[in-house]
Amino acid sequence: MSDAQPLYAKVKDHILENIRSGAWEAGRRVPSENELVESFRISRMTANRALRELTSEGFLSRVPGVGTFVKEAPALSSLMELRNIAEEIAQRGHRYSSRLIRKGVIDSNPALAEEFEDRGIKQLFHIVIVHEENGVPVQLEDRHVNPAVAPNFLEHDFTETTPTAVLLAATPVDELEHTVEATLPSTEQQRLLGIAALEPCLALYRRSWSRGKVATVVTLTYPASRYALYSRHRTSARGTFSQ
Amino acid sequence: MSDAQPLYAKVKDHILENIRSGAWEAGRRVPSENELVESFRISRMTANRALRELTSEGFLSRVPGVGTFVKEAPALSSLMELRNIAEEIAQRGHRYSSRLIRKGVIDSNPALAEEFEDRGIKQLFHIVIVHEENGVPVQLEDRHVNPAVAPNFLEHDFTETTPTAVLLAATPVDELEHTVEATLPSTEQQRLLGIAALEPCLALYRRSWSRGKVATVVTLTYPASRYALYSRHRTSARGTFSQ
DNA sequence: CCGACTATACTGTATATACAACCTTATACA
DNA sequence: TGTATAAGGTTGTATATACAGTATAGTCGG
Repeated sequence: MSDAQPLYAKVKDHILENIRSGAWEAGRRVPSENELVESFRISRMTANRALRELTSEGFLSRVPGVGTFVKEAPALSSLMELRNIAEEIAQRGHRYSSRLIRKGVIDSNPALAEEFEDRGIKQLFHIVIVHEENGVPVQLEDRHVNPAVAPNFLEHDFTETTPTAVLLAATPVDELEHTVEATLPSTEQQRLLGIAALEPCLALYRRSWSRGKVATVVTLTYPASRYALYSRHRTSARGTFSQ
Repeated sequence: MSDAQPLYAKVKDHILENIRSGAWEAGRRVPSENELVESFRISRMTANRALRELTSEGFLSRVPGVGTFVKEAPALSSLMELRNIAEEIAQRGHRYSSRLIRKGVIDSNPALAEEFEDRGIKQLFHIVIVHEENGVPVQLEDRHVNPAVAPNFLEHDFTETTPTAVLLAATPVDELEHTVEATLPSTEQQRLLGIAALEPCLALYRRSWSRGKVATVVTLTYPASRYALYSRHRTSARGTFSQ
């Protein structure tokens, strides 16, 4: 199944799997390039590429003459957490409900292929859901999913579990990209969210990566009157602040 | 001076220099690996490494069989970092300027005392600044500062250094709170930002703590047509997502 | 016992070479 | 005219090899 994968990627996956599972804790020494050469039967340059990329991605740190080590987990900012809106609402003691507007398979196009960083992608899963808090629409979810990452995605009916929960259960998340914009709603968005034309909305655009591939691209639209995005977190002493 | 630099780094610098200076605009084709081999007298693997790293860093995009191209640089502001907008604009190769609208000491009131978590606070510093990119207003900054944390704050004129830079230099940041909302601008905001009444804006509200005290409270207002907030980061490999 | 030297292991960089996959363009052919 | 084919350029991957720089452990000599 994973035969199409290049060798250096297999080595990266192997190491990441050990880090993710907790088998290799932070600070632990990982196999040297020459050890990987032996165990994977690859050339040193290939092992070097795997370790070098994992280092630039922040998972490992290397010391010439000594070895390669698992790095400490970086602090995560919380506005950027992947939160499940159903639990968020339940946490406030309110009633969660949802309306499934669209659910199916669509053909790709160049713009979508670009978003998914996969020019060869043919089809995508597409769902549109309105999330409601005490019966009032609070979030419009428009999501595309990469079938290669979550092939069983469409088998769920999303009345009980949210797409976020389904995806989190199915795949690890390696990387997140968020863009927040202010927009005025389209007529369809007005209708689905039950808001006036002049009510500004927050559009939260999110891409998430899993094992190097874009797993899902989602746009979450919030009516400004009913939602704001919030985060609070302690800053790690080591400067995460760029000047 | 640049003798200690490895070859692939020199190639990267050369390309970045051309992108930063604007000589190579977005979409323009950059030299192929073989062209770099000739012009720099290096091996193809070295050229490949330079281009590959710049691609993974987001500066280039590559298409097999076609070529390598300069990627679009979106006008995005980082969401969760404390970034200095002046440097952010400079990084895009644009000209930063600012207009100081208000600067002075104001008396506290119950609402402000609440925000600063200090019922006894008497006076606050208050500044309003319009930040401009190539002469166009892109951010309205309305900031209150706790005099107990930064007593010399008002001594700066903020034409050269931004308030963010002044505060970062003066005090450590222990904790951050962010709220993002979509709003329609007030008439004064319309005037200061030079936008229409119907243009939605992003309002980023931020409080920051230093040594247990609220140091500053700031509302940054961005016209939607000119800015989006952006963040991208790797998640800790050890699965710390809240459901 | 201490210091200098050596051997060894590890990462960092650079090259030459090879083959595969992909895209575009030109050419030949029906 | 339209289609198939070939050629050439481009990126993507993989290997074998080489040398430099760094850290550590051990050995030898004083």
